[in-house]
Amino acid sequence: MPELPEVETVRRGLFRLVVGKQIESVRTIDSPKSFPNDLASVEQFMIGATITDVRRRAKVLLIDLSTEYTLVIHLKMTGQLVFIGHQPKPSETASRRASVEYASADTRAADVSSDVADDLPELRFGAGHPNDSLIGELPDRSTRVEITFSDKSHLFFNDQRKFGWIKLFPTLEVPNIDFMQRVGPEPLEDSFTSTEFIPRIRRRQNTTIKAAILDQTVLAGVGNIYADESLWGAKIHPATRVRDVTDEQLALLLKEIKYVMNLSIEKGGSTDRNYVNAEGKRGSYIDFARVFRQEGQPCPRCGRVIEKTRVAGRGTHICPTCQVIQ
DNA sequence: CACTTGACCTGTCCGC
DNA sequence: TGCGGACAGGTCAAGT
Repeated sequence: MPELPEVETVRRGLFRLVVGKQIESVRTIDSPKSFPNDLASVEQFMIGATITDVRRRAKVLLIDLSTEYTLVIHLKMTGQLVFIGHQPKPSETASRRASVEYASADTRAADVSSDVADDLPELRFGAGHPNDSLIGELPDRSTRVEITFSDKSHLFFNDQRKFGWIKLFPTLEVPNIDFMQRVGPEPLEDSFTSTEFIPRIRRRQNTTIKAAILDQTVLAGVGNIYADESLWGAKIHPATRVRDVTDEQLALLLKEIKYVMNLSIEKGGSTDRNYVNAEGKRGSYIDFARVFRQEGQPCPRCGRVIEKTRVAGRGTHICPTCQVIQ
């Protein structure tokens, strides 16, 4: 679900909200897959620890603790991190429902960047959870982990499909994790240019260009949304074989990947449904999507109706006029 | 090695 | 209204 822009948006929000907080307790529910560490190490290295940093690599979140341990978190398809802050009015403690401001991916960037957001005592952060638009108390049936801080605020890890996970590693070992070893460069780094991108993607000459940019070992962070969006931007049909794509097209494709991801971060990522937070703000990257989930709508460039098909085993959106297989 | 497909899960939506 | 099947933004482990 969450791709790089969504994870980055969550990172920014969490950084602002949880750095400096001290962990008081950790509760796991249905944990074998969602949080496979044994309870003893969790107790030893989490309880009493203070959060020192929130980082991101590819689609993985890294929450550093003062114990020199790090929570490594992959949200996969339906994972969600929800922060519920301390209720400032002691009288309203009957229900958390009443104390929560809901900020979806639609509005998160605005919340992070606006001065108003600093005045909000509570925020909910998540990404892509199908229940984003449902107001409910937490924990709910998708909650896998609940972290309670010493100020009684909470961080919930919800994950409907249980694909996501949290794992606790010594901070120094994080770079040695298999995923970290294999994952490709960060596409938004200024230093990542077509000089590096082109040879990396050409390792996958025989597959489709969409499969190639979804390959996390080629470059980090592209998922189905931004694959379709960037390919449309570069006027490349997703099913085109890499060998049939010119270097000029690849250079343009990288430019489009950077563009759509930066735009999405600016918009606070995407969610799969409309959502309005407590301030009535909305507007997400999905509102700016040119092809993703736009089947039946006119192509913003040429007016031809956008079609949905299947490439690399994934739902794929194209403009049949702008994007032709080479 | 490169590439494709199915599996992991739960929930929702769509057609009958 | 119920039921079966397809599908969902990600990655792995298998298979060819």
